[in-house]
Amino acid sequence: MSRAIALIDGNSFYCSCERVFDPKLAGVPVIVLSNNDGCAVARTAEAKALGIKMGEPWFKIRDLCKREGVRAFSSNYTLYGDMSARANAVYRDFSPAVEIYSIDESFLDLSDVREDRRVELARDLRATVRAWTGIPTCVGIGPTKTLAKLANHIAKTIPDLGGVCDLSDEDERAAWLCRIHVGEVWGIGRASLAKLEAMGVDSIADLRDLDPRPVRKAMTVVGERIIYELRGVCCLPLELMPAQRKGCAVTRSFSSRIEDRATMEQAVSAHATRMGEKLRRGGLGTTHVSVFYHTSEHDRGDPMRSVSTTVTLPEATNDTLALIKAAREGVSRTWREAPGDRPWRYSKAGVITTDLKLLEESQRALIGQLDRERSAPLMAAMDECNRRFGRGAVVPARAGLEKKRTWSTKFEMRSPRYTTQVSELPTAHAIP
DNA sequence: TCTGGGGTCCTAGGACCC
DNA sequence: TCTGGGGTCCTAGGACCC
Repeated sequence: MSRAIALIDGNSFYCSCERVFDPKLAGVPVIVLSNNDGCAVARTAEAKALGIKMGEPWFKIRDLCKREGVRAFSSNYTLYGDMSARANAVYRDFSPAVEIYSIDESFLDLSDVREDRRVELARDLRATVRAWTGIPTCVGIGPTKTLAKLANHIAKTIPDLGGVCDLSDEDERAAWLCRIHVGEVWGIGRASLAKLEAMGVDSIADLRDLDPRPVRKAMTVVGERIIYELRGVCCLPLELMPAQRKGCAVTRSFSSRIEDRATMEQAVSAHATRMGEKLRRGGLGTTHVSVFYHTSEHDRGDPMRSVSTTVTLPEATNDTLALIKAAREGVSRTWREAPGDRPWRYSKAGVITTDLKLLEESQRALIGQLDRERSAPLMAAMDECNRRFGRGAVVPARAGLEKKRTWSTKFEMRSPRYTTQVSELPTAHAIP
């Protein structure tokens, strides 16, 4: 039996999640905006047809949206994450091996399914996901991940295929590869595309037939792997156990510019608080916290400043109090008053770690040990309060967070968290 | 005159992804 | 007024060691 991998993904996933809970959105152009209502990150077919591009800034398309009746939503990650989990539960009914690749994409191992039964199974899968979660999907099947990705792309672009494309058959596959531009291949970005075009590559078939050695020179082993994957040689195995996370970043643009130190300290403290929650969820700790903040490149004419510093902790920790202390230290180390009469107007700040390790396995410090025995129960109690009463219900006083945060991220058009907050459940009206 | 060689680890930067 | 956030992998080059 030949190896077969399927890639299933949600169509305009965030938009589809919104549609599940609001039937009035069917057939209507819908977009979902990034954090801060910055730019469009998901668009339905109707919205794409209006010319709205991926990543287009909201302020540039707002008028168009109003004119054309486009429904715009702020990101509702709580909702999308929950819908994603539901979809994956369905996938697991159809395949013994599922790799969750992103919030809206999963790879399924279909090697045990007979070749002539795969398309049928994929159709059944789509219908079941649609019925059980409300999410429309597309499925691509191929002998490698790269080819499954490509098949998925074909399934999405050719409506006649009914949402499923199987590239298992070698001749059929070869025909498709001649017809599709190399820029569509998973892993070929702007830089690689320019290099390949310079080598005279146009179609995916051209890339597949290239000598891998010079490609490795130009595009590293990544490019070489893509060639083999296109030939049907598997170089990217299914990752069934999610790898332990290596880094963690909490960064946000402010909804308005920040000019004073106290506010900046609040902002990085809020980010550090969030980082603590993320680390504790994985039982991870860090010994280094990098803090950065900078002005905006869009504020032309304003004085520019960008700083970043790394604060070292005595030993690995995920204690919010310790992380806040480090974050504030990062600001106090780098804060300067502007030399002239124009202050720096900061647009974004963040905290980043890149050295995560399992806290239990991490080495204790000889000097300056943190009090883990006290920290763990305190953090657990805080997390439980915030879980029960909503994020931010309990925060350390040390964060210095004020109720009124003029800089906080904007979510002015967010839908309810229909599936995870009892108070936000959708209402059904029964007609007597 | 002649200035080893090989290994590891870390970091910064590039590229790509969703 | 208004332009997102969070990841991964790879390589080159320096520091350091024996």
